[in-house]
Amino acid sequence: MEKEKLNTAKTITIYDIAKEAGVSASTVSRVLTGSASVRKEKKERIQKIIEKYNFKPNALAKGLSDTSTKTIGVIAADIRNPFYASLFVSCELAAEAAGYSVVLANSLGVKEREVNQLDYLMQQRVDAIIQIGGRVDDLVTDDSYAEKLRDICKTTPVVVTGKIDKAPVYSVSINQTKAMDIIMEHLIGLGHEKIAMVGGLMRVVSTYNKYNSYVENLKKHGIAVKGEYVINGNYDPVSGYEGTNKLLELSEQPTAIVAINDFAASGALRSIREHGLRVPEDISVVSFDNTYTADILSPKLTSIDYDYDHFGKMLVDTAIAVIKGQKTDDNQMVEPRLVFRESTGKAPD
Amino acid sequence: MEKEKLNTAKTITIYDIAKEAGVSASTVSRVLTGSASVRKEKKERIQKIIEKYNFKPNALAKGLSDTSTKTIGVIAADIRNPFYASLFVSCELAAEAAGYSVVLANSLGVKEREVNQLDYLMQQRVDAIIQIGGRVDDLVTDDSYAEKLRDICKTTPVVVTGKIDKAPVYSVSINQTKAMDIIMEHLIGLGHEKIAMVGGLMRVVSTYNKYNSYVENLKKHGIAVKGEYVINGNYDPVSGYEGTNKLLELSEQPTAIVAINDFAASGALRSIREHGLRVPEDISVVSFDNTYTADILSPKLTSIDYDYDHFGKMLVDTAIAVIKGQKTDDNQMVEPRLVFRESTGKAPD
DNA sequence: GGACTGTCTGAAACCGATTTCAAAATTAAT
DNA sequence: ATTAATTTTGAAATCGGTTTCAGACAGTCC
Repeated sequence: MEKEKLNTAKTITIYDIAKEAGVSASTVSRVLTGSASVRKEKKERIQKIIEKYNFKPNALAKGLSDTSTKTIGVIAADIRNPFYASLFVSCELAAEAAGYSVVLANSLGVKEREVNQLDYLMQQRVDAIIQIGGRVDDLVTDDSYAEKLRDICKTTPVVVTGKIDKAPVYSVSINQTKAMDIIMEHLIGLGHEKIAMVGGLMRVVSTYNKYNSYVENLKKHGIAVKGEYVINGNYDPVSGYEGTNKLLELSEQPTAIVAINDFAASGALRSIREHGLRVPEDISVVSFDNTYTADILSPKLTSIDYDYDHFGKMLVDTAIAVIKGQKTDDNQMVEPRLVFRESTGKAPD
Repeated sequence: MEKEKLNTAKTITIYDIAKEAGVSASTVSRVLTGSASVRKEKKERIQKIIEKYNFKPNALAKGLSDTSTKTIGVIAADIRNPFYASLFVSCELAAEAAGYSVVLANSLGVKEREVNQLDYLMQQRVDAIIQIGGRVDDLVTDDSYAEKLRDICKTTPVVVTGKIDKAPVYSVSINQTKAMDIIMEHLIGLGHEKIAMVGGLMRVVSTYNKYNSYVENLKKHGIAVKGEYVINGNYDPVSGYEGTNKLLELSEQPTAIVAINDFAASGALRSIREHGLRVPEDISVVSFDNTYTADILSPKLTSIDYDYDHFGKMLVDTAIAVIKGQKTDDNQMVEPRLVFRESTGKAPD
């Protein structure tokens, strides 16, 4: 198609509409927002012209005037990770349903970026900020970040997944303890006693909570806690792979592996296969997050799900409630459930 | 942490800074933007105050005044798909490097949403729009969408992946023909002649191009084109699974399967395994996109890669060039390359 | 018909930046 | 010391909406 010169065609404004309709801009604005009544015939005339030009009011001007942008900023650690992507999309849908839109800021796990993204969202005058994952989950939160967050909380509601007590934010967190309880009951119920945990970092709150629950569950069932059964990692496939390699070299191999997420589990699956063992006949694997990765792998993973739609809606509803000044719980919980698939089974004799 | 009432603390403006520094707002603005020189002592005084309050100018006011927001809107079909997510992130990084920021609009493949997202981005006064995937790829593009796009092109540069000739957009497209050439040469070089193609829809331009190249390559090598070796699908794991099931029921099973993307390939892998066959000893599988999925599966997938960083940078550079009124190629190509992994091998005898 | 009430409407101020324009303050030149 | 040339500076206009305020208009009631 031939490309005419990008002609910077004058964008049409509310004043243009007003002039053509023979009314004032105020009246057009009233029709647009429905904030006050306008004589029927005028209203229809104006609407016709709006329609004709497909006029859409400038969001910048509107936001400047309103001091509300009807926009929620979402900071995600890395949108390429399906866990964050799923949660982001359900936030987006929940926000839309409530008449808000959502702007994404990707921190990519870089501390400096995370601070910049906060600045960026504040400059954009978002009405609230939702942070999913990232720095807020870190036990050793950086001070400049916490300080910035504290500042922001003075003017803008902040809702985070996980928990942070260095700034007055609202939180919607996964009940990690319960999630691990469910997994351990599942595995122990299948006869497993040699249970390993692989792929996470203990300085991350969510992982730390899971670890504690892991230990508690073992104790409760009178099973000895073995240090060499817990292997740290970086939440990626390689971590799961290398961690599992180590586990399989132990004189007493575990019969079940709890991976910190589906990515780590994929690595575990690979390691097990390379050792000539079968899942779940020889070793069971279970993980957290139930992203689509769990469904793609062979065998399909048994994994902990959080009902992402509901999770996202809780985050958004909380943000909007605080925006509107309604009373809201400071700390809410998302309840996990187990999706049983092909990767777990009875412990070998 | 105790939650003080969200106190709507007056957000600080350029006027507040000006007053405290004993200068006019104009002067503060000049310091902020560096648009004109300011006496050194004053400048330092002002900077100190800006620093002290960590003042960041209101992006809405700035955009309104400038009529440029230094923002590029990106419409992606579904950010949960790792192909789009990777491309989005590299667009984001390229934009940042050029002093722009990026706002994501997720169409989720819903036609109506796609049109709304265009409106939304225009209301936000983005300086350009990049559309990755989605409606623009569709051969039977909807008219209301094309019309809107044509309208937008009058005022705002639009860059799309794929090609569309119903609106004067710029395009950066993958050389699909070349991509399929590479795959076919790879497979035929390994001795394969019974080659199937699975998982895509022929009304999608990119798939159609691949199909044509598939046929050409077979002909070139004097291999008969068999209709039953091409099975449509919806780009997801289930399509790959069911399509491969059909292929394996044929009296003459293929020895190689070209999946339309890594998702479809994951389904193919599952089907093959369930039929008691091995990859790549009995059947080779190769796919397009080289998302991380390719690296997670066992065996790891041989897949076509596009160098996402470069791809994203081309999209953004093109958008920015058009914004700046520089001359730019209407149609650019991204060259594919094969990443050889574990899922392809010599044809069985 | 006049007073009163309620509904519509436009002018003007405002949101918070940038930029133009002309005046004020410096500096350089003679 | 004057005048000319520069550099700095602030007032005011602008971007495109919303909202307040007060006046215009229409309808109701006596």
